[in-house]
Order: sequence, then structure tokens, then C-alpha cells
Amino acid sequence: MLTEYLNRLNELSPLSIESKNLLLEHIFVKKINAGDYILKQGDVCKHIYFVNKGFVRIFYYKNGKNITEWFSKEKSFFFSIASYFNETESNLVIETLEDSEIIFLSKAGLEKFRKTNLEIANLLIELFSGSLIFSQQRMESIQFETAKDRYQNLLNEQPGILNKVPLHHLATFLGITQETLSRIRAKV
Amino acid sequence: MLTEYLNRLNELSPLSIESKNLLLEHIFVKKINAGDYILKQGDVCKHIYFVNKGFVRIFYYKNGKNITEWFSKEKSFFFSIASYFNETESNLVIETLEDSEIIFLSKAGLEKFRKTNLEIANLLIELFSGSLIFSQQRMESIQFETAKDRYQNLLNEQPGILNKVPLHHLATFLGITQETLSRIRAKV
DNA sequence: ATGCTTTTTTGATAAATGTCAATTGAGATT
DNA sequence: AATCTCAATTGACATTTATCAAAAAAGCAT
Repeated sequence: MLTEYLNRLNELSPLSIESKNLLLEHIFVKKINAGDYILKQGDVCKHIYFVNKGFVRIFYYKNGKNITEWFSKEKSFFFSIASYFNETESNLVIETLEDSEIIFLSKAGLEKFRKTNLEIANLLIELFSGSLIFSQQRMESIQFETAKDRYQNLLNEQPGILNKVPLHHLATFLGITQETLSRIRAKV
Repeated sequence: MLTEYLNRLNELSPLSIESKNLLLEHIFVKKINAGDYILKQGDVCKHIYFVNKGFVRIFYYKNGKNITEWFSKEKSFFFSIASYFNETESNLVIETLEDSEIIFLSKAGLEKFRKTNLEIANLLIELFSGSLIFSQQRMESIQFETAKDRYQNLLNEQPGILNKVPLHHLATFLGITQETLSRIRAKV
């Protein structure tokens, strides 16, 4: 399982056996039951997470309501950006929506080795630039697309999502109320 | 002037004389008159830009209207993220609002050296993570704050901006129409 | 299957914002 | 000073979306 994960990292940026071994000391796997948290509100995000198996929701609280920031499907990386970099309490909460297997890659390890290990430094570049592209895409989708378009796109990208996620989570993700989403669906 | 810029880079991530010299070959300065473009629509973004002097607006077109993505003040870095990484035509346009002095740092150089030079790789990590934090902050400000709040914050962060930028640019930046912004201002 | 709970839809109304048009204001020019 | 131009405000109205409440539908357990 970790081999597969290391291969994934290696695809992002080539890693020698030595570099892989360095990283291995800072990687661990955790099984997390559906509905449990990976990162609670107020925690500091000290890892880059990877959904090896399962399905994850990232959300934040606003006026008492919880608003979905995004969904992370299998084989993708995620972390709480502001909390990770600034080492501040996260205002993002990360929960699993299914029984999941999450791989933790520690910031401590990455920070330690990137100063001396070129491969690990370049791995970080790839991780961060991937995250940057993702963040930018999400911003553009909010700016350019209507809620209806974004709903359609979400269904295309993640066909099974309607079975996994209650409608009100989709609605907050799209930035509209559940009622409005329901009416959008009725019209299609 | 370039010395100052190199010091700036050095603050982000320490650079030896050798690394600085490597980078120097891939840095140039351009004076750009107010209203002229740094990056046109359809260009591919091949540099990370730095506003040494002046003031810059980044915008995109949507339904024929131009929408401000953000303003870059002096001593800050910026680039067209999707275009830079994917080497696709930029849908962001970058223009100066004042006579400006822009420092160009070429992607070609960065990509060449990050594979072999640890300092330059770490510089890139700092540049990208800074950009990631910025991108995230902007997203959160859109999600968490009302247009009114965002207007106030903008004035706090950039007190002189009302003298530099016509109201309709501020409005599109805030995601509202000029008329709505005018009404917000009237109520304060 | 029956009832119980949760999710989703529907309806009526209110609030916010957009649109279009007209007016006002401020600077620059003659 | 009068005029011209561009920027900003105001008004009237339309549209969109939120809100609150209730009904319908879908899942689940007994």
C-alpha cells in the first residue's frame, strides 16, 4: 500500500530509493471511520493527506452553518493550506464520508529534508504547484460558471457523488441553498 | 535595482552568490507605461513578475465585460497561474495602471536550475507556497465576507487605492456591480 | 408492510442585487 | 465662466436567490 503511494509520489517527481526511505519515516496510514474527523476545527494541519481509499469532505463554519469547501476523492492530495503554512488553527474541518484509509505525510519531515534533498524539494514544488492549479481552477469555476454549470460539472467529474453526499452539502459547495439547488435540478 | 530584487529573493529563501548569478541570466527589467500590458489575452505566461515600482491590475473577460481579479501593489510577485503551469494561453490579462517597472523572472531559468540547484528549488517552494496562501486567502475572503466587508478590507490594505482605480474596477473585483458598490458606500 | 426518520421538493414571500436610464458631480479644455 | 467628458450616484423596476413553512418522497428498522 505504501509502495503504491511512493510510486504516486515518484510520478509527481522522481525519487531515488534513498529519498523514499527518508520520506518513509514521516509517512503513516490511518483508517478512519465514516463520519470521523481527519482534522478538527482548531487543530493545526501538520500533514499533507492522501485519500488512499474512501471519500472526504472539507468544510468550514459560517454563521453556525457548515459550508462545504470541496470533496476529495480517492488518490488525491489535500491539506488545510493556511493552517499548514502559517501553523495556525485550522478553520477548515476535514471529515470522512465513508470508511477511509488516509495516508499522512508529515510537514516536519518535508521541511527537514527539503533543505538538503533536491528530490524532496522538487516533490514539494510539484505538490504545491498542483495545489495552486487546483485552487485557481476552483476560483475560476466560481467566477465564470453559474451554479447550474458547476452542478453539471461536478456530476461529470464525480458521477457517483449523488449517492455519497446529501444534497445540502452539494448546495453549500455550489454556494447556493439546498432549495435553490433542488429547483435547478427540477428544471433540467 | 536588481540587487534589491535579489535581496528580496534571498529573504524568501537564502541564495548563494553562485545561485544569484545563475538567476541573473534569467532576469530582466521592463519599464511599462500606464495602461500598457504586461501579459495580453492569449499570451502564454513565461515569467514570474515583480512590481518593482508602479501598480498593476489583473483581469479577465466575461461576457464582454472585464472583471478585475486583483491588484498588485509594489514589491509583490504575481503571475498567471494556469497559463504559467500548463503553458496554455492566458485568460488573465495583466495591465499597469501607473507607469511601472516590472522585473521578469523566467520560468525557463527556474525550471532549468531547480533540477540541480537546491537553493533555487527552495526559492520556488517559497514563491509557490506564498502564492498558494494568497490564493486561499482570496478564496476565503470571497466565501466568508460580504461585499461590504471586502470593500472595507481593501481600503485598509491599500489606503490609496481609491485615487488609483476607478470605481467600476473595484466593483468587479468585489464581485458586484458599480451601482451596488455605490449604494454600499452611500450607507457607510 | 407499517411506521419512523431523514432527505428532498414545493410554495409563498421577503430581501438582495442586477439592469437600464437619467441625473449629478468633478476635472479638464477652450 | 461655459462646455465637454468621464465617473459616480440615484431612481424605478426586474430578476434572482434566500428564507420560512409545509408537503412529498425515500430510506430504514421493526
